[in-house]
Amino acid sequence: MPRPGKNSYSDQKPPYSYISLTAMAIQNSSEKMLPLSDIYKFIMDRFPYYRENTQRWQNSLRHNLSFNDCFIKIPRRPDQPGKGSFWALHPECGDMFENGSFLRRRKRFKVLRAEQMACKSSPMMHYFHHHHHHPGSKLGTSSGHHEHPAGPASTVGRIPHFQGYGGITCAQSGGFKHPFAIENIIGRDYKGVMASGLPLTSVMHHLGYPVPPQLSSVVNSMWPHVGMLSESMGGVHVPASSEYAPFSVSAKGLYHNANGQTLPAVPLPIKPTPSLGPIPSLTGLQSGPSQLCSAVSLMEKSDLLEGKGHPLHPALLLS
DNA sequence: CCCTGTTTAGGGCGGT
DNA sequence: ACCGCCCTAAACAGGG
Repeated sequence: MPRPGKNSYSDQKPPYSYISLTAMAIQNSSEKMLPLSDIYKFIMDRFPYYRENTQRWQNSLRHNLSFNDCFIKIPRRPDQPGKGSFWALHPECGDMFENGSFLRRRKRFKVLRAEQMACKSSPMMHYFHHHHHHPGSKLGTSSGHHEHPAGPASTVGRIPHFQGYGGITCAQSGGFKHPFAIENIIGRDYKGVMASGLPLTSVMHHLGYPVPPQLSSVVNSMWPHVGMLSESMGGVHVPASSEYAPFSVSAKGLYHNANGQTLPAVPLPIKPTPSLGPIPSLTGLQSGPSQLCSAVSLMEKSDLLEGKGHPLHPALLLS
């Protein structure tokens, strides 16, 4: 409980996890992607709590960016000076917070190096795949990487390399909704809003493609602290110390642009997508239907690598 | 050197 | 109790 006299809520730890905060920042940006420093800035601007102990929370935040598959790294274009890459939300990281809690997700978003799937039919796909080419072979051989804690062996599973950025399965399976998609925000009512109810809308939305402003307003009502513009956009900004008081805001500023002018950086996400070693029960199914792919994508590399959980838990198979 | 990223490790906590 | 998610610490590599 905040002490009456002093900085009541302002200095309190916001009820959001780093994943939420980061997603908020990204979601709020015009391009739907931000360099690390801007993510920091966004958070510090709006949550006084995070103006302290920066070393600590920023380390945690970076950890989250790397560790969670729901965040993807997008390299800068040569003509875009600056350090580091841009961070964006994975198009398919659906319902992370469908339980309404932004402190704890119901389930993690996991990407498996399944990438292929004939899903490239989606217009969105070439945002990610320049040359979708990927030999159907995929992980067949997989780069070893057993989960044996064999000391130095850790280098085995390396495989940086992009090209693959595994995991973008198409949304056609029908179930996907990204964390801050209107579907998740307005709950069941979204069906009435989404004409076709297709997830593509969400994808476009967070990739910065033009999206009906109404949708944006929903986002705003959901994230009162977010304010309408990130500082990087140089817009009016919400009083940094805004408590958790909701405020109305026209969604106008959010997606105002997105057309030609400022192209997103090279559409070439590069999540190393670990060659999740040979997942025995899985390898045989590789060529399976996208649904399987989708389901599988729910696994998180950490879980797999650490041997937590079961790759093919029944619950994951039914889409 | 500092910033950015990746990775490992361990503790806390809530849900089942 | 166990599992899954979150937080923090810390080592370390690479780049500007």
